[in-house]
Amino acid sequence: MPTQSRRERARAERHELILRTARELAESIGWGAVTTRRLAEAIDYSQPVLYGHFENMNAIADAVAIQGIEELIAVLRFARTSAPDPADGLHALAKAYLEYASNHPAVYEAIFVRPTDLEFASADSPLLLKTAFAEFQAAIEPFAAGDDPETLTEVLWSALHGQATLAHASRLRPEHSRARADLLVKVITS
Amino acid sequence: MPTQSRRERARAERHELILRTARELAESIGWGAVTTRRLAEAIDYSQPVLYGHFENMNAIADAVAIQGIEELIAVLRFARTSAPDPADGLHALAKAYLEYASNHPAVYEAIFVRPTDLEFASADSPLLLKTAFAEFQAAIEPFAAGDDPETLTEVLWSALHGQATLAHASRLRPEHSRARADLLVKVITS
DNA sequence: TAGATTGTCTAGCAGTGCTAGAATTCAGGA
DNA sequence: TCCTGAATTCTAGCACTGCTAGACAATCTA
Repeated sequence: MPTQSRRERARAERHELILRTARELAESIGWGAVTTRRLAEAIDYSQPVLYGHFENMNAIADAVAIQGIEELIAVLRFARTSAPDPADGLHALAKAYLEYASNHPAVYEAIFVRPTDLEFASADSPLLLKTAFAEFQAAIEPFAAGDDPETLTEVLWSALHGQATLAHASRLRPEHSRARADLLVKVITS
Repeated sequence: MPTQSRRERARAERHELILRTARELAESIGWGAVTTRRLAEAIDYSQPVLYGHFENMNAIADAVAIQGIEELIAVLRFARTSAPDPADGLHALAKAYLEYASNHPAVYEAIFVRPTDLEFASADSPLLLKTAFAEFQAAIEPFAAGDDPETLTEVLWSALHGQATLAHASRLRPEHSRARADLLVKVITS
């Protein structure tokens, strides 16, 4: 049945088109302005088509978030494992995290800021979140000393998340971004 | 002119009623569900009345945010200055901040999370934000050692903000809230 | 080619923020 | 006490939102 598979292929392509377009739109005009009508217009179909692929608008943002967290995990892992020693590894991981958030603010928002119940309800995403968390923990474990590694991981992740979101909201001095990351790593490792 | 002042008094009272009701609604059903119709219904007036007091719905949330940051400043100052020494002061400030965020999540969201341009555009609020920032800086300055105090303040505030928001989004283990605050203060002061 | 299935669109619902203009209330003067 | 003008409040409506039912068109099967 080549027909059936051709159809399925076309359908899968459109699925990706929706996600790619939603992501581009969000990065350029913000999630608040990504409406079903605008998104449908951008992919050159009518709105109901979107609902043939996703349950609702939120599910589209959730799917973008899942793509994003997969990217983020790869970025963190590469940064950490490419470093010559644990201290550099933690440093590289922190910088990579903040850079990803800064370079893909809409995706970061979809993953960690936008209200969504998918992250904990679905079958795949909790595993992804755990994997991302494990990257943080692997990077910081060498510096845990007598402290609970998991708690220290939460402290590190929260601190980076805070820097990412406040910087994006223009509430931190933009030219001191690197200094903040450096200082955070310093106080944690010393 | 007792008539004029009576009118003005009634108007000021309704102004406060709007703010109080918006805050209560937001805390109980979330900002997303605080609509002009619902808010107008709650204060027993029609929607256009709201626009006689505030420019738009966002301005109402902004006004709640300003009330909130004034409260928060008082809370932080009390926590810091009531402590017997700087270390306890920093500890108390951190806990007070996280407690406020946890006890008034909608107000905290209005201040630090909701998209708003008021915080930096208006005449009053930047001063309030600076005052709040000064509280953090006063608490952490004794521990700055050779580091830039302002950068360290940003690191501290970001770390607490991250813990507050991720905890509210149920992304951190709720029973370890205190341990995270303790550990953060520990790594910063040691 | 006829019929069934699949895919897509048009048109519409209830909700949103916000506003113009009608209706009402009220204060002050004759 | 009644009238007039001003201040206040409401009704009704706009353009937008997410989402969907049902009509229509294209495609595959027999």
